[in-house]
Amino acid sequence: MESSDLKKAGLKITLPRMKILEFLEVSNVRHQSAEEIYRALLDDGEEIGLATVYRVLTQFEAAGLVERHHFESGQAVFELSEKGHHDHIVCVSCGRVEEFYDELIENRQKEVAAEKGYEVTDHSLTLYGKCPDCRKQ
Amino acid sequence: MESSDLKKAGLKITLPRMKILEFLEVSNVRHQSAEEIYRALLDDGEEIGLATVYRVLTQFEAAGLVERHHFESGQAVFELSEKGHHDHIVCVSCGRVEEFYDELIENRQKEVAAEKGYEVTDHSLTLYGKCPDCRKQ
DNA sequence: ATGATACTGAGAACCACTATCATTTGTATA
DNA sequence: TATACAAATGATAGTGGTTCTCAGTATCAT
Ligand SMILES: [Zn+2]
Ligand SMILES: [Zn+2]
Ligand SMILES: [Zn+2]
Ligand SMILES: [Zn+2]
Repeated sequence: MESSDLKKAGLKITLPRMKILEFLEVSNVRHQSAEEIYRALLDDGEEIGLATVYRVLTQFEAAGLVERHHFESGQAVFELSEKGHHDHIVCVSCGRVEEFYDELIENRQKEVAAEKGYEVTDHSLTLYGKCPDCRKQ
Repeated sequence: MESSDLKKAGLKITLPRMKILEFLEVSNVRHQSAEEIYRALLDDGEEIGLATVYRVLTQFEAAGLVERHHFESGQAVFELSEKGHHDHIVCVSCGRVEEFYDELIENRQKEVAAEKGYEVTDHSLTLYGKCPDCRKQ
């Protein structure tokens, strides 16, 4: 929808890029794989190639428009980075993904790194466990 | 070296398994990929197949002898799990890996998950940044 | 509108890893 | 110690996710 986002990123405004961005904004599922996004667009009747989806997502990532995560599932998942930074809890039995942000953990990470003389540029924290629904069964 | 570890894990004591275990214990590099371990053994004059290295590492992981990590590099790295649980800081420019354990972060993770009704079974936390050496340059 | 340039999509290639299967090895038993 | 049989090995083929290639196409500054 926001072609200005593409312009700002130095990317030409093309149909595939618009469709992918729009899909990510409209979809009610965050954290989708390239393949899932590709299939969804095909199902919507769009003509697009899988290679383009991968390429565009990588460009969006470089431009800070989306984030890529590797929840140990073999394939990467992408989400719009409209929200601020957050970490994830993944249900090991149904795959549900929840997001959280904890100031205390965030700060402590920086401290731990600083103690070792490191300057943190990024981090990835994912908790794995059983979601409330799956625990009942 | 410790063939009893293999017995305990219900694994036959074979040459490849002994060699891999011994190498992991003797090597001064923790966090190595299957390929690296394979090459190192070949260089040591051992006769071993890459498939066996992968297979054995997976078995060792199941037996709790080694741990597998995915630092965004495409390939998994393995380390002996002699030490207790810990997380990692990875230098984004030279690849150096350092380990840390922080009680506060560990506890807070459980709390955060509990607040959302999740029961944490596992987690992965990796900090990325520049190590002291790389910061100087 | 035109041309320079960037982008696309189909398919091949790539890379880490796993499956297959004929051969070899470890070990329990005689 | 010899035998026997299941388990393990290693060469190789296969898999799945992702990236590369390249000829054709679309975008945009002029
Ligand atoms: Zn669940
Ligand atoms: Zn998220
Ligand atoms: Zn470094
Ligand atoms: Zn470690």
